Amino acid sequence: MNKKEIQEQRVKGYFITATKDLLKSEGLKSVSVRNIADRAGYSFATLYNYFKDVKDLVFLCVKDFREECREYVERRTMTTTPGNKRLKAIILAYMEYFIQYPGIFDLFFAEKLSDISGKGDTSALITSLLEELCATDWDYCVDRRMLTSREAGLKKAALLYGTTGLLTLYLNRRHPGSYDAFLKQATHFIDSQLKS
Amino acid sequence: MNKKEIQEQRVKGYFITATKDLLKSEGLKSVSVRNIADRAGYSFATLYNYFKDVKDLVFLCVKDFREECREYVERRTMTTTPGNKRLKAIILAYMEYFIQYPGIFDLFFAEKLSDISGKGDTSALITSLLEELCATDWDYCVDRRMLTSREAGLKKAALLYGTTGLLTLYLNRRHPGSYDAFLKQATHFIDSQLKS
DNA sequence: AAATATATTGAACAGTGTTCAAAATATAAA
DNA sequence: TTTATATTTTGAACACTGTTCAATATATTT
Repeated sequence: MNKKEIQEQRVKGYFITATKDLLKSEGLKSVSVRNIADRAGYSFATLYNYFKDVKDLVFLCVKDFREECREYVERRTMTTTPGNKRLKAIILAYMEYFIQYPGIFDLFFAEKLSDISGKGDTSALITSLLEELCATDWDYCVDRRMLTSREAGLKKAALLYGTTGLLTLYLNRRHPGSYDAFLKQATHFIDSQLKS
Repeated sequence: MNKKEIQEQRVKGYFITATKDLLKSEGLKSVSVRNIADRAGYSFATLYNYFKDVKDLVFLCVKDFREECREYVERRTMTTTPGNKRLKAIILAYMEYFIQYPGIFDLFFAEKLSDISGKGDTSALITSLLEELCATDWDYCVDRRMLTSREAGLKKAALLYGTTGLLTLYLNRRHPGSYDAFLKQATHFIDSQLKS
């Protein structure tokens, strides 16, 4: 029973790793049952002994990527001055991560979760990431009376919507037209939202 | 030559109408070459005598939908008081349109344009729509010294990013969880961006 | 070594976009 | 009107997609 479970988790891991690699390198459009199975070293039919769907498998990657993004952002902002300065750094690093892996952005924000069970969980996992990353610094600002709890809530929401929109427009519509222009827009937006 | 062109435009129109109907009723996922051709009353192969791709055909719909959305918003905000009040009404009506036709939002903001020629044109068409709808009222505000040209530019951008993000999160991630909550968030966001 | 249980697999089905040569239709010339 | 030519329409075919299932191969137990 235990031996079996270990082996099962191992094979599952092979498929998950293959999917994650494929998603990072080739993007969501290249994630197909046969491509995943080829990379994992199994037949495409084997996949269905470990996952009920390909969607089921793909959305298992969300948890891993969420953690990876969290670590990516944290490592880059640990030593930054708390408060507004660090909030800005966190949001920029967060966007940087998705710019680096557009396939993960597609998975997180564009791909339809259809009507599969556990959909709510996955959605909440995604939408709560930025909030979680910023939580400490919002509290810091509120504690020092730099803004009220209500103001923090408004800014928090505005920054979530704005960054999602910025990334959507840049990654899917090339707006703005260059990465430099994008970074400029992102900086201006964050600054305008954080100020007073 | 002229007679031929008229007939060609007519058949093209059949395919475009079929695609638009399908997109509005069933959504982008149901837009397939065979579904379109069935609705248009032709074989799927005929489509390729009038359009080089299915993407080519689909993105021809963007122009029509852009105009439809423009009219939808204008008709609902013509009689509103100019300035901040009408800006808010315009942005809300703009979002309302996409809530009504999620397939059109997918087409406008989620679907990849790949590397097809004319992509830049289509992208600009999409990203300039909200700006065009709001132009008169931003000018109104700047003319009356309610805000500087620079401030208007910042708010303009923030509202474009925010509405795109709000729609992405609500339509793809059900965040917030209900339409009422979404409308509340949208209103709060717009108010917070427009105020001085 | 034989019997049983488990894991892996390819064939098959219905769907996708696209190409191409054959068939149907419309136009031109006799 | 009949024949010849040009144009439009079309289904078969190919390569891909996700998914199911019975057959095969492997591992475990007797």
